[in-house]
Amino acid sequence: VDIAQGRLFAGLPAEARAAILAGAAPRLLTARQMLAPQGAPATTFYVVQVGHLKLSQFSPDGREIIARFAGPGDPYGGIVALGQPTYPVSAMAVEPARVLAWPAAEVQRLTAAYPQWRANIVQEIARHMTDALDRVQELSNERVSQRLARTLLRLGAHGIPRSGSAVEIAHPITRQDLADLTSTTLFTVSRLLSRWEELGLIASTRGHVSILDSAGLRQKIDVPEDE
Amino acid sequence: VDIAQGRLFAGLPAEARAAILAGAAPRLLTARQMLAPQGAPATTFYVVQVGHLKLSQFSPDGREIIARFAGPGDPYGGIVALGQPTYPVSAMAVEPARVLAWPAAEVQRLTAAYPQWRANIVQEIARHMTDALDRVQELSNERVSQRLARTLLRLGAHGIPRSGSAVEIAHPITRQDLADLTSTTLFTVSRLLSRWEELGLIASTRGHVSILDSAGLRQKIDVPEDE
DNA sequence: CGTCTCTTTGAAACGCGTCAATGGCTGTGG
DNA sequence: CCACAGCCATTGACGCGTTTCAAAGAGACG
Repeated sequence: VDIAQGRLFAGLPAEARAAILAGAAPRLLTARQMLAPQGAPATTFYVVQVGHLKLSQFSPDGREIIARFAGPGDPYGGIVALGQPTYPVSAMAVEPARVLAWPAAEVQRLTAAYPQWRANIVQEIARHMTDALDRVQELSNERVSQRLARTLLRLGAHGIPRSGSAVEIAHPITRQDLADLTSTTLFTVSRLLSRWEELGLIASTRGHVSILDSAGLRQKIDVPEDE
Repeated sequence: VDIAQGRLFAGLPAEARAAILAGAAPRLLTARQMLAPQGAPATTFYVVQVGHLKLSQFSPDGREIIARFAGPGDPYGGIVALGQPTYPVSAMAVEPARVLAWPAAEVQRLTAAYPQWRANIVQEIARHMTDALDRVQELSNERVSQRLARTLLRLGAHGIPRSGSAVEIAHPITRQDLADLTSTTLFTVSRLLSRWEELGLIASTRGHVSILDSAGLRQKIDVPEDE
């Protein structure tokens, strides 16, 4: 669980990594604990050490949109480095987790002292921006089955290898979560997963999903759903 | 047409503005001319002086998604200040236009010399990121009529005042453009605009739209479409 | 003045959301 | 340790908003 190896610390000498880590305080989270709500003043920059966070937005009528999941090495609240006043998304632990926390003032000091660290954080934010644009594309042009297949493969890319070529998604995830990730309903997700399970593409238990045939899933992106 | 008054130059002393402007070269565009295609190496930072650019993405199958329109004072290609390698969206002039162009090296030099300028550019980019997230929300939760009303009001906010309380959208815009902005088809847009024109909410001629009753349009956001 | 682009309107099909009802798994408290 | 209460998942039927396809009209440009 060595955060200092992650892409946020790429290109930094060991002494810089040590100095930056020295500015952080660890914080423990229980499952379903809220780390920071969307719209709250952005006072702290976080990096996940253990466990997973769910980063999501809530619409006025209570519907949830999951932006992404953050696992070990992933940052949350990078916008404090850009001087944004509030968090654009909420962060909640989906399982017991441990995060490192840097106060905004500390981030100011450290980014000034280590420009490469600032560049890495900004880089990460830029990636999330292009991700958001890509998502608008997908929402506009693709069917639910295509988006769901894409989402599963994306989650599987950071998953845990199982027997054979199977990969299990690294954190607990419900049908509702998958629906909130792909902008659909849990019913449609359930129907698709049932069908794909019959085809041997995936396997699932309550709160967990494994990908058995990633090549077959990839086809579902190109060829919507015919049968 | 004084760019130096825009929000990109907020908080900068006059001499800094002059120094920054001195680093730019003007460039003229004809209607429908492509300034930079999505995916091309990000070598230049632009600010619109006259006219309007259409910033859009194209999906593999040729469908277009318009991210936004950029008018006088609006930047394009701010990601060069973040060190991103390529443009995430294409920029094309929708009418004859004039832009200022800074080469990447010049941007490096000027942002180092004037940190406030860098902060303004980053600020702008952060806004576009939250915009993209908001758009995902809208695409997921709202009907076409709501999104279209929202889009028209957004465009009208930068429009040209006409007789009475009418506001004309500042640049040429087709039904297809509105469809690409709201992620729908030109047919659905045409139907909605026809109905709203009967209700006296808008007026339109080929390639142009005016908002006559912005309060009435705003209602269409909250109350989808009943009649 | 012809051609091309933009627009309108209708009719039909379809994907997916909504609603309803049921069943299974999990963790907690008696 | 068992049982109950919640949460999560499944499946079917139905309806509705939009897309799709087709065909024709109208304005703009060279």
